Amino acid sequence: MAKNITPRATNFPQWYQDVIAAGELADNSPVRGCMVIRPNGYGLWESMQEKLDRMFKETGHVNAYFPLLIPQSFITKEAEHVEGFAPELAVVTQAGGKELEEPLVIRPTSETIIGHMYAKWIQSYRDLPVLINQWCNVMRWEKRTRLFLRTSEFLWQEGHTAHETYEEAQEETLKMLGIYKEFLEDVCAIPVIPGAKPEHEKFPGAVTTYAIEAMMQDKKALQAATSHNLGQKFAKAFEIKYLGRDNQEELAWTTSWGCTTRMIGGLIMTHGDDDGIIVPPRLAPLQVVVIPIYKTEEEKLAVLDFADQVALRLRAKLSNLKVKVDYREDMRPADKFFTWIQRGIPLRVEIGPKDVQNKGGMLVRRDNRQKVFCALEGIEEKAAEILENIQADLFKKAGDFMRENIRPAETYQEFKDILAGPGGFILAHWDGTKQTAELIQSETKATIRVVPEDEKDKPGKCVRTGKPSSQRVLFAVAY
RNA sequence: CGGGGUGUGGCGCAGUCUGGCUAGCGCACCUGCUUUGGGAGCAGGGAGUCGGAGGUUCGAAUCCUCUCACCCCGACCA
Repeated sequence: MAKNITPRATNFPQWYQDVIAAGELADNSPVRGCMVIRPNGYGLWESMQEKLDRMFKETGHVNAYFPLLIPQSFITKEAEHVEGFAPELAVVTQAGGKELEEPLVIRPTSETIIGHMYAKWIQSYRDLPVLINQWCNVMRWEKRTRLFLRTSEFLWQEGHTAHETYEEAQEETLKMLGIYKEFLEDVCAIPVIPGAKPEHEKFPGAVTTYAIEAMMQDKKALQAATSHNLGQKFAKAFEIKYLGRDNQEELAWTTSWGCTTRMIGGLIMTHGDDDGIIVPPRLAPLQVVVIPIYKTEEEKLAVLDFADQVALRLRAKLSNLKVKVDYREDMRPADKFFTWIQRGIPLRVEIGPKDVQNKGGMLVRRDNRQKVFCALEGIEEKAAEILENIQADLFKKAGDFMRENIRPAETYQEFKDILAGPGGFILAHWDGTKQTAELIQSETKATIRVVPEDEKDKPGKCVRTGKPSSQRVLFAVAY
């Protein structure tokens, strides 16, 4: 057992922090609420970026960059937007030793400045759609922060698109939600539930907000990504107008969508075990680590030579960077095992004198510790197969866990019993009012996460008020 | 912002109530030897002025005042 990680059952939040420290994923910075993302953590982010970026580009999006600082007046142009973000803005009031004429806001998100630029760039329906994404940092001065899950500054991508019609914008909004779902499930092996957010949980300035929700091992919900149909609200505020096919001036329809470094927190809390993080193979920057084991100088020569042969084969199959041989001489094998375990590397190959003799290596899975001996010949195929199995098993395990912990509640007593007992997600009817949602939240801490697509047209009676309800919604205690 | 808590080598803590001698302990770190297939052992060594400022006192980690920071629980949020 890990000696530097509190078991999940003992204290889940402490476990989470310990896993981050043990895996050297991130550290607190001297600046309140900000984190330093260490190479092991940043590697995960780079990998997420790489996969997502590809998916964005394959769907026609391009990258650009907009500035960090936004004129304060921009934020105030859209009424809901300013109301939503004002409390958490960091503002620059001085620069170059002088008080600024107009304070500059450090972007909490970039709808406003991008809207401003789009207004300039878009003149005609021929300029549409505009499909731009940017990878950047944003700042929201949160009261309470937790590494990866909620930090004052975080990294993310924000896509901003402008379209000719509502339908196109809506299609884009749902397409991107689908891409997030695909990414989370296929790459991160994190099962998610997509759906629309209720009115009162929308992004400030959105017509409709969609999100995907994941279940952590403590059965709390984590919003993993969001996609907003902004209607014409920002177009109106920033005068993004175009001359239509009918020679009439019209407002564009815009969307925005984003996901953040929070996903790393989700990854930890979905797959991690008491020994630390487990990185799904498709996401892992490093998939296989080869550990040579020897005592004598003679053994060392033979073992290292053989380990290199193994690595050569693995690299040919998995690519150079996905395989590492741990040559360090000042560390004993057991110590190496643990450090790689705590970094969540999916597969370990142990090469000792016995293995050299038997012309093979011992493959050890990170997720379930299964060990299997494999001959040098074909070891790369076997490794690739195991990696895919790990990927599938992680997803299945997380999916089973989530499904087992989604329960319907007909009565409020049932609702409360579930939260007090097993916990998890609850499907229940809701009368659609903010008042009722807030009542339920204050009484149980549970919030409406999303309205799942296949639950939105199910009439019934509100679990709290008994009033008519047109939909079942997903409730959970959330991060 | 409300409630609670904590600040002592890199990390975790003891010492504070009841002021006193060179401020201890575990882990980590460095050196050497032995070890090496699931977190090693022995020996030696380096490193702190006790969050900060002020005060009381012959004498302060310890008492008093102010202040800062961090953590946990709420409210706010990706």
